[in-house]
Amino acid sequence: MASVRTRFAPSPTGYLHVGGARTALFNWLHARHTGGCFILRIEDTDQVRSTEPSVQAIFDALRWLEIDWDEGPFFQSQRLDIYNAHIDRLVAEGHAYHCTCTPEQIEAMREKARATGDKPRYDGTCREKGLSAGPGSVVRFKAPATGTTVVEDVVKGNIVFANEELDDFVLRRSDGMPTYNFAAVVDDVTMRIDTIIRGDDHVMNTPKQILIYNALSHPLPVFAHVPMVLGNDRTRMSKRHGATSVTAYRDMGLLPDAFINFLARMGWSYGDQEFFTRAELIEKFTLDRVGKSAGIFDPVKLGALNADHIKATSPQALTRHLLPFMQAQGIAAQDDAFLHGVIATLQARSKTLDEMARQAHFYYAEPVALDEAAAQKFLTAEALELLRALAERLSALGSFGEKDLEAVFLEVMEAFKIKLGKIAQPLRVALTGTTVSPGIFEIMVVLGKDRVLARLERAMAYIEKR
RNA sequence: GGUCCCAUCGUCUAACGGUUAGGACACUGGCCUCUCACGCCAGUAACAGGGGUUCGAAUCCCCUUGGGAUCACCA
Repeated sequence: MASVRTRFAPSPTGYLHVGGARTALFNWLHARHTGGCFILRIEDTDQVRSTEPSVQAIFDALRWLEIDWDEGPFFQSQRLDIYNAHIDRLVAEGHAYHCTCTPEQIEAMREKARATGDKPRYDGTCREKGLSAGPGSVVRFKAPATGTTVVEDVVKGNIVFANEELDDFVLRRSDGMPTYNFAAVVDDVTMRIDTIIRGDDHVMNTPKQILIYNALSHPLPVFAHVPMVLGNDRTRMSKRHGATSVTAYRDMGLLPDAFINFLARMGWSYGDQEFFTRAELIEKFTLDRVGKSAGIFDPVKLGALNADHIKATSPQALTRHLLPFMQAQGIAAQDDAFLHGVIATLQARSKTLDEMARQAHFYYAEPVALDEAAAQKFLTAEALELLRALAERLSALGSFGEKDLEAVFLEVMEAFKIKLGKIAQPLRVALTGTTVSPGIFEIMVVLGKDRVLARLERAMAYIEKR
């Protein structure tokens, strides 16, 4: 059996949205899982709405998601000869015909039908006229008036449509461009696509497409219509549901692996498992585990999953994703041991990369900005002698590991008969400027002896001055 | 309105005729503790309704209700 060939075929009429990303992901996962081929095709036959920036936005989003394609990108606008050749063939074989009815006439037909309670549909005026191509004419498909067309869908099961529901739909517009249903089928046929995975808002198109496959005497592909992604009000996601653009999630500080994990788990499941690495997704994804009901996009769960991925990713691997956020914070961080240390202390406390960069601020701030209230409360005369005792012993230290530090703290705690908390908070304020931070020992190790001592000195000077 | 699809905790979902209906997010307690997190433990919470089929139904069938999608010379 030939290997699987899937495709993602977005129309470039805006940024890549969440639903589109999931469609792309499922196609990609299925191809990767089966060792098949994933093809990218840009459906830009709508000359009015398609834009070049949209094309770039789609590439940009796919690149971020690390969804790569094996063939393409193909542009429908560059394949007109292919569509026209198929049009000629269908007309020659009697499956399609030229039609000179004007949009006004069509509208009149619809009005009339609506008035009498019939379906608004093309009445077949030109169907048997044997017209040839002329200015302003379109090509229509000669649809069967009776019988049924059944869609055998791997996720939905069989769906039966009565052919009388269909009319002689347009295959080629008067401007010479093919319509979606026609171009999609011709492309899928010529690109040898054998598995079509797409949103279930396409099921109503499928019988028309099947009819075209039949007219072309081409075997049908496997259809898999995956359920929709809805907003929190259960309607199709749109801007009023918050961010719908994939890159908006990148800009919020999501990890691409967390995002695809989340997307995959909406509509697809693998027992009780929630967390998947990219490799696991590829290994475990199969179409038969795709569910049939629509799901609501839950940004809170996405955030939780992102936190899990941040925790599970090595500081080294996190770095390239984090750097842009550090830059945005005005932090000139390098991909080095210091940064990796910083990241390690922040992983358990960051839900997004943006948060992480903000929390990393104090490590790089020289001098560190003291929070007014925190300094008021903890950098007191009482704390001064503790900090001084600590500084003295710290400066005498040869190695600056957590064990060495703990020993010093125990000494000080013993000498002053105090608990760790008594010294930790003033020290925390001295080192970070605030009362909230990673563990005090972790911070010190990452900062290193010199920075720690310098910050202690500055805090002590601050106390003496107040 | 026509056509089509869908229906388990608030949300994402598991269950493939027999379970105290499981997990995750969120929420609420508690533990851990140098702050904040993390982690751990515990708890609240669902089979839309009604008929069948069956010894037995969340699972199969029908109806109702609810939700969604789609009805172009857009894709």
